[in-house]
Amino acid sequence: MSPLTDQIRALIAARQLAPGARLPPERTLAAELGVSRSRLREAMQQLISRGLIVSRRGGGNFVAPGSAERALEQAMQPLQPLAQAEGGYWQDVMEIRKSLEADAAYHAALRADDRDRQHLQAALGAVCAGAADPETQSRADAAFHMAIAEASHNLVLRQVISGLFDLMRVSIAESLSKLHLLPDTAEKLNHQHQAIAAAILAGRADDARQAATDHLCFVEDSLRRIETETARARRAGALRNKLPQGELPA
Amino acid sequence: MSPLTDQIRALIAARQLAPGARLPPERTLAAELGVSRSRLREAMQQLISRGLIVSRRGGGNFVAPGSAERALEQAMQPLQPLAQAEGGYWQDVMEIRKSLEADAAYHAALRADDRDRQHLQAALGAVCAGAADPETQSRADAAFHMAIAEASHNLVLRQVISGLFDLMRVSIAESLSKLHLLPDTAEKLNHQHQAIAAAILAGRADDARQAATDHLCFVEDSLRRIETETARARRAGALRNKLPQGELPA
DNA sequence: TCCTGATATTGGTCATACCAAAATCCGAAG
DNA sequence: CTTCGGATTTTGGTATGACCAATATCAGGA
Repeated sequence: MSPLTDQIRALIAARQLAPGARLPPERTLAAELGVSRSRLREAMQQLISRGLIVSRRGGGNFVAPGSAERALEQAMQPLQPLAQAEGGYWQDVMEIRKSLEADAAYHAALRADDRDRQHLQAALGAVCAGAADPETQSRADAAFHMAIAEASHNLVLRQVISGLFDLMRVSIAESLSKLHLLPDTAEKLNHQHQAIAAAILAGRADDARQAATDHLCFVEDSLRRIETETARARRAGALRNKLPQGELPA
Repeated sequence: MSPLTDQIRALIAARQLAPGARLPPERTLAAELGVSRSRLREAMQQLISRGLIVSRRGGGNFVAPGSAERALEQAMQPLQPLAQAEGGYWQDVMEIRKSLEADAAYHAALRADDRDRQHLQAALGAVCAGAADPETQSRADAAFHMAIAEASHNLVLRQVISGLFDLMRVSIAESLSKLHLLPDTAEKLNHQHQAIAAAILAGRADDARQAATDHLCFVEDSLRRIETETARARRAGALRNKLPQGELPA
């Protein structure tokens, strides 16, 4: 985030401030950290907007409830490799995809014309072929889901789903490669993709919706499992190394 | 996030500032928004920490390239031309709203905190009070549905629904006024709104989803009925008038 | 003991000033 | 005319001090 926010979180961790605990007044805290209140507040606003701290006008600033472990972990691990976890967006996105793509599959089954079916089958072939390159594979995956969105013949739906994929394009390849580390995942994914396509091509709308829902729930669940695992791994090897901060120039 | 950050993002959207574009100096921007630079900066820091804006000391503040919300906003952009398109497109939007808002209601029931509940109740009061002015009423209606989206605590969901409302804001007032021509519609709508709010406030997630679905199906059905009627009327009375589109400045 | 009102504390906002990095401008050298 | 280099202006980063409003705290009275 910023050096100051890390300092604040480190201070929270050092003093063992539990969720709900009140932290020093801004004026005091600013003096303690040797900065002006304005600067302190700019950092504080970031923490507030991230939900790590809640603020009550006239009352004080408090450690947000349920953010104990995060605050501690992150304070002990100043270098956060959660570039993709930035704000935990992917969970939000998956939640929406479950609804929208289920809808898209449903309507696609009802409205797909010959051209749509052709595209869908081509996309299915590509995604099931399986590419060694995660980047290529993720493209194929996106193309498959977009083919369904197209076939739904709902322009707004198509645009929104396209936007969501755009939103995730950075993390999809990475997630997908991680996903394939789990046993049998590739086969399961292929099977699910085929089930969705089959239902759509056969015009079985309800089956299509169900298949899409199952697929996305599986992906979401797998991703969640992976995240907790990597988090655990990070915790285990935490005090291993103290590598310098990476810088990204323009 | 915060009202100011939304204002800033609205300004970015209004001026069509592309990623990489430079936005006004802080002093100017602060004056434009009628706030002090300190406050402006506190909001700006939030946007910066979220990766929406990058700042170069001495250089200026810039819209971040390929930022998350940018992608969504851009995705909504191509739809603008459809806003004026003769019919058909609103059905696409309603189809999506049925899914997304049902989801939003469901998650809102599970995740709403006290502040969310307070907002929701206020919005419910406003929308049920009923305004003579269709414009005001449509605003209240949008605010109610946005309150639910906020309470879902899913940033992406909130952003998408917000985008959909933004997309429809011209036609909503019109549709709503037409809607109220049908008998008992106001009462039915109020009843539905209350049912949704009640389920959310009580934490009954499944009920909330069902209530939201019922509501939107009712609206969609009513609008469809109205359209067929007006279409019939139009066929009868040919090309009578060409009413101009009303636009409101931010 | 419990309420109540005055007082102190604290977050929210504003205005102003100064510094340093970057951008811009402008004149001299080629 | 172009180009280079330094002076000047612009702009983000930080600091200070002040005031307001919501909250918390405490003393005094019923």
